[in-house]
Amino acid sequence: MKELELIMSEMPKTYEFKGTEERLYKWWEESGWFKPEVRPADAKPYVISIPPPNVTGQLHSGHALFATLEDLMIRRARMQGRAALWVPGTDHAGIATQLQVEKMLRDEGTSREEVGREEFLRRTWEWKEKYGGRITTQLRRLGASCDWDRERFTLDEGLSEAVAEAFIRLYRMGLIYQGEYLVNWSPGLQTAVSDLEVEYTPENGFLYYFKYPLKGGGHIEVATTRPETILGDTAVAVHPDDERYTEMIGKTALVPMLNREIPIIADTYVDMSFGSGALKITPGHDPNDFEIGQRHGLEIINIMNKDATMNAEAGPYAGLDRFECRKKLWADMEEAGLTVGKKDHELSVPRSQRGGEVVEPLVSRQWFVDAKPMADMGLAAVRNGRVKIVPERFNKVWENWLTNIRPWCISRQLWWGHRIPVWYVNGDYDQPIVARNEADAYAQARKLHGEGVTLEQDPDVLDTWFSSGLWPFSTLGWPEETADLQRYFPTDVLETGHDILFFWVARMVMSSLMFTNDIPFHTVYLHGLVRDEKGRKMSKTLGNVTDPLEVMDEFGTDALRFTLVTGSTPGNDMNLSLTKVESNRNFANKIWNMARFIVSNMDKVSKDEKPDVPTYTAADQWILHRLQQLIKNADRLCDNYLYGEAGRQINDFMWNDFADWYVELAKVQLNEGGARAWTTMSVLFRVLDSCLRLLHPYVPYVTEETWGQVKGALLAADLGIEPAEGWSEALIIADWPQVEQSWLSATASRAADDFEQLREMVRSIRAARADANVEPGKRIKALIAAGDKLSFYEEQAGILASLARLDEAELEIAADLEAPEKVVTLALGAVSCYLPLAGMVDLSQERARLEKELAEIEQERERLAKLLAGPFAERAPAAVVQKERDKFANLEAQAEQVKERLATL
RNA sequence: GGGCGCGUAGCUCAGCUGGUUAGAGCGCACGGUUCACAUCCGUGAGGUCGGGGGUUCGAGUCCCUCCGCGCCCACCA
Repeated sequence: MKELELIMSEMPKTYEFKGTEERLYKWWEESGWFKPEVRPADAKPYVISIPPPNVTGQLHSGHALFATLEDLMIRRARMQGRAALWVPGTDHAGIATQLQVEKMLRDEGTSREEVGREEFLRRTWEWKEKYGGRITTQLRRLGASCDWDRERFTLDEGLSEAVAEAFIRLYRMGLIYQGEYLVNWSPGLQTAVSDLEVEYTPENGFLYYFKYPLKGGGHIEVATTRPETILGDTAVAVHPDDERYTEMIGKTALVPMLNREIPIIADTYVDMSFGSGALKITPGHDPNDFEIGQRHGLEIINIMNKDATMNAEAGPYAGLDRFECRKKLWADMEEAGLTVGKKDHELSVPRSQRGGEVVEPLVSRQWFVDAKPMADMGLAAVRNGRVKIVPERFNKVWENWLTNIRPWCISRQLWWGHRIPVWYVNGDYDQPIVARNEADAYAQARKLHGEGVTLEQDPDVLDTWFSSGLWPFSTLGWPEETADLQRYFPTDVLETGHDILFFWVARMVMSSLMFTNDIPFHTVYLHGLVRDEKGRKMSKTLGNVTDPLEVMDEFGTDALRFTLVTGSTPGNDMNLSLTKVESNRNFANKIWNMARFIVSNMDKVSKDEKPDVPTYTAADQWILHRLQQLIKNADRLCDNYLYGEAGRQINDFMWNDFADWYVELAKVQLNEGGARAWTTMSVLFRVLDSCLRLLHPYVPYVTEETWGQVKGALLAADLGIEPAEGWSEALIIADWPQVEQSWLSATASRAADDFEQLREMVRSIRAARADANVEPGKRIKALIAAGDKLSFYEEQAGILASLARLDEAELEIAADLEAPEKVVTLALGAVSCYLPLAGMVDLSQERARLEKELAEIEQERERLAKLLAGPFAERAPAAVVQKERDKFANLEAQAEQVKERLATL
């Protein structure tokens, strides 16, 4: 018993998350509980691949959300006995990382170009070693139970091999090709970017109207939003049906200021009603014009350098920046009398998702993936249900994107990334050698060209998403047939933000089907964006960014986690509010204090009093009944990925049923001593134990800590009480609670219903007391006409007295009894409670109150009478009808009570 | 142009397969320190679930339509 006291004395009044979190995480990790091997070799695996955060990243609320949700899934699966494996890792994030290192070099007064590629890569690796661990450390703080021994990085040797393998396979299948096409060019970053990396923003600009002089006199009016591209025009197009221009077709126009001759052509693409109805064609700088150019065999003129300054093709404008050129050219044309005017026009400006600079469509030699065949496989996988998307509505988005998939530009003119596994022999760029490595490339080259060849590797690297697309299987060892790959692939759930459905999810599904001939995961769970409490996007400029690290410092990890999960529904954005985090911090403390209560009462119980067959009070049955309902519901909700709702229900049960009611009446039952106390303690423990298990995936720290304390105390007290599932070393590896059907039986349900009525009575008495301004501490007299519930109320007298502050000595309970005149009457179904609030009951007031109550009851009674007399009774399911009938009967009885009482007044 | 989401109490949001008296947290009002917790307890006020129509015995929940807000995709020179 000394030991028990010690445990209690070591439990502070408020839950202290500070040292606890770190201590528990360390314990879990060192004990190997994050590893799937903690379960037997024949356990069914449950696998999640982490969406790899950027190595350079700092934890933000988006990470916090995904980490919480995935950890929740993993922890629950682990408790359900699955071999749970959460594969962690980071992404090299080509552009983002390169930019960071470039900035560092700039600060040192040098640059990428100056130090050279080799040195630059060395510096970047150095940077990665230094900061790469930051994000994973931060994930640990969130409680993420990843198997860190299996951590991967997209530029790891193994993953790089996977990338080369994937490239080679696609190349051999003819799905990867190189070509000169119009791509989105980022002049600042000096690289191509994919369509997905371009964002269009509406901006104010102008529509410039000008004259295209014709050879031999006259002109045709044309409109453009980007005058500088005039210099690259290779045609003017009109609609073939446009009568205004019929005669012009076939004539020759002269490019303003350059006087280059270009044809006037006809193409149905032209919208007759827009602008002047004539369209200038710049195949080198506009995607639509590029296509029109292809159709008509037009020349492609590139007028820009890679840094978006004008090149020699721009004649006198060479060397100017694109925007300066726009101004200068227009001014010159004005002077030459070639302009008509400009109108305000809203533009849709393509900007780089990274730097925000204006992206320029530019023709360049790039590598592409023809994604069509893979896209078809991806479409089929979702259509036939092999891959399920939660929420389902994203199927439509999936369908739409994959059916309209376009070639994916995978080459990037960066240095940080997977170098394209292609070599050129003796400077011949038209016959690339595709190989796993340089040695291989040499061997191939020698075979083809004999000795003495010089090789040059393609300078480009691959789009970051090319390697992330292989993530679920490359992290498990693919292309090697490793044991991990065999056991843990395909994975189970892929949880991520809906904003990277195309970038990442679609590409994983496509490459997995292509390379492993299997789906990468059976379920895609998409969460929304985390916004600020007013629903605005978090941004540094707005200054409304909530730093999860600070939140954890102030309120604890559990509070943040619970807020994120209970505040979100699949696919929808969520607003993160600190007041919620605060109230969830309070919840953690509440849990802690339930445990303190239980531990501090253990000395009232003795093992010797343990009954052979415990008898349960109505309250015991009520709470156990409710607990089973909770477990059942929570399970169903979690199985359907409705974690938020499940969490809210557990919270609600623990606070409003267990703490506010059962714990209160357990105080009475414990004081009765003997077997009653023992049974009560066992129920208290049982409910808490189950709740902690249910809650552990949500709030792992406070539940583990609490569970450990209670376990220690219970073992020290030696009461012969233990969990139905037995003790385990830690909650993290304990069993998920099972529903005990016996508590859902008809008998148990009836007992629970009786108790619900008692609860109602307590509430009514409290309200009546407040109404009459009775001193809070004052014990008052009460009379109860219990009818056929007599024995139940007699049994509950102590509890009733305690909860409603009644004077137990003066509590009169009978089947039927004469009410004194001056009382407040409370009708609860067929049961009445009379409160003789001495000197406080005004008869006329009481009459008025009762009349009002009767009116309300009658109104409801009539509503139900009507309902039950109508078609409802025949058409609605029997159970639903019965429920209403019971309600009606109850109201009838209640009305009777009130009427009777009114009659005597 | 196509697609999607949201609109529920003063604020921020739940409401799962339609079940008949719509919930929570915060805020507000009133009242409470005896030994789990003031990061607490009790009582209470507050909503015609954006408007209209429909399906149904029954609609916050399903369908149509309109209004307002937001997002995604896509060719607007």
